[in-house]
Amino acid sequence: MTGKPGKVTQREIARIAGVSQTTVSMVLNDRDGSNIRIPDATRERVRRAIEQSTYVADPAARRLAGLDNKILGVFTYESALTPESMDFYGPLLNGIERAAEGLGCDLLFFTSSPVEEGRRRLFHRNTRLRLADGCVLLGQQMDGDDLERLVTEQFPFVAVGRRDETDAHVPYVGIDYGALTDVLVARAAELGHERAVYVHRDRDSPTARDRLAAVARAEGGPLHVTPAAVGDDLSGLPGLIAGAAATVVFAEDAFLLEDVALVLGEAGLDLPGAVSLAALAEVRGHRLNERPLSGFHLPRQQIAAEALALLQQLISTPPEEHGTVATQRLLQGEVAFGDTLVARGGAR
Amino acid sequence: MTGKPGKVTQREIARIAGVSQTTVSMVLNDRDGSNIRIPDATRERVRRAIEQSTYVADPAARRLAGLDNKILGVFTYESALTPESMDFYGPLLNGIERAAEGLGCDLLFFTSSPVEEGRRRLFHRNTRLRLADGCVLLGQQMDGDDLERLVTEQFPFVAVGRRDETDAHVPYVGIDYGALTDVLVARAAELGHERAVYVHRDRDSPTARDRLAAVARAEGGPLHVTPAAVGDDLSGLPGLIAGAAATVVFAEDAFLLEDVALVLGEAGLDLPGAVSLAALAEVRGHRLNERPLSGFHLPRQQIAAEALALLQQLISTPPEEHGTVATQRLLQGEVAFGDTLVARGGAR
DNA sequence: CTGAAAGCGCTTACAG
DNA sequence: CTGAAAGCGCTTACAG
Repeated sequence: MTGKPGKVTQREIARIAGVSQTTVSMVLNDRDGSNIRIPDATRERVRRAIEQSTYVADPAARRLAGLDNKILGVFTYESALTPESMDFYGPLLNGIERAAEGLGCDLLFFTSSPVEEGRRRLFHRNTRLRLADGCVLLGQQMDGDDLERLVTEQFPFVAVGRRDETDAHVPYVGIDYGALTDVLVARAAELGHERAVYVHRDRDSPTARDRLAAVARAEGGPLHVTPAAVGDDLSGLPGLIAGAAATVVFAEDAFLLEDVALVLGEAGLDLPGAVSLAALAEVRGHRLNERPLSGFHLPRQQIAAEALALLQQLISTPPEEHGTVATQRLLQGEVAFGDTLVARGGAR
Repeated sequence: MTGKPGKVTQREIARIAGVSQTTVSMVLNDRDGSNIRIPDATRERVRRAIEQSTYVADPAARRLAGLDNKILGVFTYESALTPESMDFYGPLLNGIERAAEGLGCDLLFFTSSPVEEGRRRLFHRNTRLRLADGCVLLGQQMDGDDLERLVTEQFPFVAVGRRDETDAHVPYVGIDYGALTDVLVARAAELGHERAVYVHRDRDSPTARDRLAAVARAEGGPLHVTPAAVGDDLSGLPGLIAGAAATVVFAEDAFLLEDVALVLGEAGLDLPGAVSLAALAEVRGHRLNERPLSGFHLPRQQIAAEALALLQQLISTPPEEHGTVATQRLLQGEVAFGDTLVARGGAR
């Protein structure tokens, strides 16, 4: 088909070096066990033949014969390289690239996966998934069936972001939002606040649940937090906050927090004097009237690196020993105190 | 090695459907020629067996048997996904991703290539290059030997950016810097300028030569341009400009132009009143005292798309007919008039 | 120490 | 219309 005229094979090398093709393979793969012992002379002869040719092993054949390919798959549920998605994917991809370099692996991006309902499908007629030794999955929303199928087929993979939607045991590397939320809540309490509202989108994801759980945990403490699920219309918010006598608003993410600030500002509230604001998510790059938002800083590059490391571990560990490795890892982020969570009644 | 227990093969499907493995392959690949005619009934039976299983063809085996893989390689001479490189690579990668989606191809990034002297090496012991149907090469500086070897081995590839360092016929998609430079020079002449200096790094690349050639062409026209090769120390520049009685400075790229502006500003020159400034390169994202720079806008996304299209064409055209396809393509960029190239003597 | 053989999963002539 | 066979380039038991 492609007609590979310039292609040199092991057989050719074997002919030149005057040995069998098997021996060439042995030399190439440094097979030097107890049964096989290749004298340095032969070894040298083969080496030289290879150097003088343009031989490179055919990765397809290697793979077919059962070896690792040193290829890691990267599957993103949305396009990863658009300017808009760079905000989220950029640091992750950067981390993945670096980690792959370190591991000596190439990266296969499954850009061909057909898009359905705005999401790519992992499994399809012509998926090249199997060409990779394993795969990292990225995306805000993942498909539960995909995850289950990967587990049943025992294909090594790691999800970026906490996943426990499924019964299946999904390996992942995520962020401990619960712990971060606890710290931020405690901080608000320290600053004298007693009542807060947590504005969220009522999404059904593991991290959303983590945040809600942390908010619920606050119940017993000095700061009482009322969760409030909202849609696109935030006009009821000022009333709700007044009703709850809240002096702090937490929002699910920085974008939502910005929308909230807009509405509260229009309602004539002094921000953050009368009402402090904080996001329970990454706030890098977000500001409120020049002030850095209070919220979290997430080690996205590190997550990516950790995910690849875990994937590599899964690949090189025989399935029966998978119990040995910690396949669900939560990384600790950092609280960004910022300038929008201030002391209660603080005019500033 | 990886132990693929969940793996379904054509043989398995054949067993279920009660046909031969050959027939399964035929059905899968829609082989429906003159000699082979598979009745709809059999076809249906096979289809159903496939649907009910989790069968997906093994890409390694397909490839080994000589078929396309629908995998396009992406080789960058530097890391592509770092925050710094995003400026240059971002739009290109975005274009590549979109084009690959359109072509139904996956993308293999050769992140494993060992780095030598700050550049990745394309050919090495374990290159997975051959797994791809073809490859796009990106980077400011490419290795001539790499290019020649790709040509001799008849491996389909396309360079992004003009390449004519080698004797070998290198397929590329680039920008017509010469034409753009001509336009910008003409524009400066229109604005009344008669003498200009072209500040460059004296690099030996095709595009550098294109710009120099265009500058030389200006000789006969109303605007006389003196080329000036510079190193890191630009302190001689004000004197040089005064000596040449120049009222315009062209620079090789926007970064260099910024450095030039700094030096001239410190020398007390009014910019752009006394001296107009323009870059013979992309100026998007660059400003001089709030003013958009004069220079070019390059259709980077389009270049990427065009490069992939060309690559696909090369892959699907038998080598003997390669003469038929235009393998060296220059795209027209756009002159960004900006606000730093102003009328001669213009105070503004 | 080294080679002939089987096999990985697929495709494509080639015979029925 | 359909199957048995060869072959893609490699690796790894298995015999010498």
